[in-house]
Amino acid sequence: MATRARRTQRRRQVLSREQIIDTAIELLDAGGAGGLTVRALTERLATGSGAIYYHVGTRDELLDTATETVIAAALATEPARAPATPENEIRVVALGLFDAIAEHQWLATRLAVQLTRNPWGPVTVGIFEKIGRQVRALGVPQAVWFVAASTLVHYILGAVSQTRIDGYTSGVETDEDREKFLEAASMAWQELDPADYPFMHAISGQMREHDDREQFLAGIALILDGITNLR
Amino acid sequence: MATRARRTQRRRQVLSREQIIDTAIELLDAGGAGGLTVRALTERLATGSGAIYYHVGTRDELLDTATETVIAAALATEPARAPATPENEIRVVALGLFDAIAEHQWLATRLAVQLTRNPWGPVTVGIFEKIGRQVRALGVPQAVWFVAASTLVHYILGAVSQTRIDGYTSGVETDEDREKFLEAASMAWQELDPADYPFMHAISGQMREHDDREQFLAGIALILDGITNLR
DNA sequence: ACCTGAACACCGTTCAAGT
DNA sequence: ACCTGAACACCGTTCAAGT
Repeated sequence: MATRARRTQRRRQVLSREQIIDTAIELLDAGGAGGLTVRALTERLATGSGAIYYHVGTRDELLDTATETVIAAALATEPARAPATPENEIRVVALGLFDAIAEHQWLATRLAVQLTRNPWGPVTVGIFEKIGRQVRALGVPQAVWFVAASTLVHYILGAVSQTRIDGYTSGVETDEDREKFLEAASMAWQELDPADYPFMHAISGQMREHDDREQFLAGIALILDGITNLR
Repeated sequence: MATRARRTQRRRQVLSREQIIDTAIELLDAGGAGGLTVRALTERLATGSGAIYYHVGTRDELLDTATETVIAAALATEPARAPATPENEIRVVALGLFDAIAEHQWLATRLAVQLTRNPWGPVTVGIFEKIGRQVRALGVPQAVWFVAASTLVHYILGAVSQTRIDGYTSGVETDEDREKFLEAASMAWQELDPADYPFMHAISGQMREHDDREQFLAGIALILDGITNLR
């Protein structure tokens, strides 16, 4: 029963690393990357700026940590409804990331920043490992594991970074907003000079009736098909 | 011969929009995104900050413009060595972007930022149009043009963003640096607990003998294969 | 060990004023 | 029309000092 205050440790610690990270994510969700300032953090947590640096380091390091936290959570959730084929598992991972970005819009940009700066950091490694295992389960020869996995990962990260929900207003997205956005994009395409942009013009119609999620999965299916052809 | 100073226009204009953009790109190449400050620009151009805003607007807008300029140049160059099959044309576009990022390292991050904020801006449209035409030339049915093109574009942008050359020191990259980097990454993988990261562990060997460019093209080949299977 | 908060250096942007 | 540059508001980070 030595559980009583060991030594005369003053035990004033009232601020935790986790608490700071959670608050940071809240600020990011509410105001994007610009919403996370050291001052906003200290205000919300009723503390001084030094405390932040003591617990989590630089603002940039905090941003890294926040990203890793959210991604790890996204990779950890396992719905496991559909039969557990490798193809389905890959889809689950991909959609998990997709949804994480829909929920935390700042992730799209920050993910890109982070991958550029440190391509083989914990984020990529985590995603790569999850995808890679399923690639192996697909039964393709070991010699092509790397190409197969990296093509999938690159596609997923590329697609997911470019899937924006609502950039500026940084709030909840209504279906109306979304429709207006697609409408506007589709119209912008049609206004392009058909002589200069024949292709864009030709497919502008497919824009209005286009579902991001569905399109995203169609791309994965296409790549999976290419992979199994490697066998 | 009305070429003589028309009217008594004072003609003090000595600073051009183009000049500012070029200098901005120089600063970016030399010091990354952090190297482009309004103050550094005014110093190099021997002018006041107001002049910058007058010609190119906000720092953020200048960054957009610089990106568009570099990307447009990358898409414009046509080597045209190999026979002009659609597959080869797609490879040329992809490698053009790859090389542009190798030359202007800040592009990787900025591209991602820009695509997230405005997914259907001039940059994406330009790339999409170029890729799309070749997809059409591939002879796949119109119904799948969009999936085919967007899968390629997403892969290319994802892969190219994650291909880093040398992030921090922001200088020229020596082969030695590169080898050290790959060596370090490969070793980091092997140090991962094989129980937690069996896949990464299994392919860590392929890392050392891996050529970014080759790998990039292998991914494209894989996707092209998937696309032609749609026929 | 944990935290405070004033101080510092450095940002982007504006705008009255000049030519 | 084109440009100057002081002024402003707002950053991230440090660090001596407190408990």
